[in-house]
Amino acid sequence: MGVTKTELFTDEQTRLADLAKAFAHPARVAILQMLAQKKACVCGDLVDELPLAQATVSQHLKELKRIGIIRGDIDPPRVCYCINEPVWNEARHAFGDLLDSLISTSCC
Amino acid sequence: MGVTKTELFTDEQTRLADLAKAFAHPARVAILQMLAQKKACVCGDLVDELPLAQATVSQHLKELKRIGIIRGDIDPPRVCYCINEPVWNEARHAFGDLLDSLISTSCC
DNA sequence: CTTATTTATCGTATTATTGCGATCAATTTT
DNA sequence: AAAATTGATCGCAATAATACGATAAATAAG
Repeated sequence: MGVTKTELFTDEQTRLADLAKAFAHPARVAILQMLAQKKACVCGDLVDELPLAQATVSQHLKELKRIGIIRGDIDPPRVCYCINEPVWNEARHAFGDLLDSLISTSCC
Repeated sequence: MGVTKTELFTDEQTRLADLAKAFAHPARVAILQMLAQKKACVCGDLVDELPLAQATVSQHLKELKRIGIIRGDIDPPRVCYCINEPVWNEARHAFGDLLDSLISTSCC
């Protein structure tokens, strides 16, 4: 399908799934790693570091912006990308809360 | 495309992306939440709790098993699912390391 | 042995994602 | 003004993911 029935889940579940998508592709992981460590900021630098075409990198950046985890500040003709800290922290807490919630269990 | 060029990224980046996929769908988030919060394993209860067909739930479980984050212990004719703690902790550390690595930055 | 129960898998349809060349838009440089 | 630079967007192609009905497989129950 591809028809994700988001309306059938809680907002929290849907949001966490969306945040996870930011990390669900190696190229986006690489971008987020670079931005978190301030190795790059300008779009062109990201393109140089990644083994992907400029159009493809731009699409990944667009997706990360949609999720909100990065910002893009225009500094013509460049665009400077950086981590959007509030959303970064939202992800940190959302993943942390779930991953720390495991009730240790030797199952079955 | 859909052709993810995994060979062009580091193993670490590819693995984190794969772990993120476990959380990148609301249904899988719901499954993981249920398993993490139960001391006992859950079997067919998952299908009852989710607004999805049995075949669809089974596919999500298969994907989670592929990633390794859950185990399925056969107890015929049932299968008892639970969190696979080593991989769960791998995810906890992988996300934690990255999300805690942010060099606070008002960029640009 | 037959039937019921439970889960996996197959086949299929549909939508989403990924990728890139080409082009556009905005701005800077010459 | 013309050319160069930078990044976004369009259009297309191909693969991946999502969903479900139908069916298979395995075992328990009768």
